[in-house]
Amino acid sequence: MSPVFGHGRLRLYLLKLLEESPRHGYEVIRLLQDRFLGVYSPSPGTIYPRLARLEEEGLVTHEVIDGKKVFSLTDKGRAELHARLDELADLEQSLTESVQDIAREVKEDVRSTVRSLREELTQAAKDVRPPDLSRSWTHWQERDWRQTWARVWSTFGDAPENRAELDAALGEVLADFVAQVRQEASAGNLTRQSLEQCRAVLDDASTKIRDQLR
DNA sequence: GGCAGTGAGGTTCCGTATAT
DNA sequence: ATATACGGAACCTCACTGCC
Repeated sequence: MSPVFGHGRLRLYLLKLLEESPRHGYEVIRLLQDRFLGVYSPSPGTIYPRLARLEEEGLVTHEVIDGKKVFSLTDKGRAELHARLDELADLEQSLTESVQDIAREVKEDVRSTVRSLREELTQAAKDVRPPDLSRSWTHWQERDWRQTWARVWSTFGDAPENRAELDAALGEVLADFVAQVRQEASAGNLTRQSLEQCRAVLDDASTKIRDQLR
């Protein structure tokens, strides 16, 4: 995978983040994770040496607050940032496009998973056995899954800053759901009715995901 | 109350890959 | 050749918990 930041671009972006507000190193890492929806997660070994280098060059300074090194921009740093505003605008533009690409990839990934599972369910429906209610994928499982999805929305769904967590939680729940349906199907436990329940749960989740990623 | 164990937050060091 | 981006391991500090 190619680096997210080009040569010297991370340095410039760090100056920009510190101009917004003084921050400690860990906060900078978290902020970058959030702005890249969790896809770009710089390691401490990337950020701290950069901050130290900026300080050596006199572009930032730090003070220790509650045991943490809180970095802020110096006049020299502010001057450099303002001298490179054009470059910064280009950088922000390309970062915005990167984040949009990431969102598109997530959306396509979800869509493709949902599509393939629906195809499997359709195929399974053709081979479905006569209902055996003692073994089938029952309404209580449908209810459990609806509650699981609802919990994800209520935990992460409404706040844009929670996108990374939402993506991770969605991926996890979707994988679990797919695994269970496949297991039930291979065990021959799916009736026509339970297949319809699976599809209904999946369609509801799919609609909600589309809304969320819009 | 004192101690050890544990986990999270925060930092440093070092090595590798890549761009200039 | 040098500077920079990046990742990972190791370390330190602190708060919390359980046990004696």
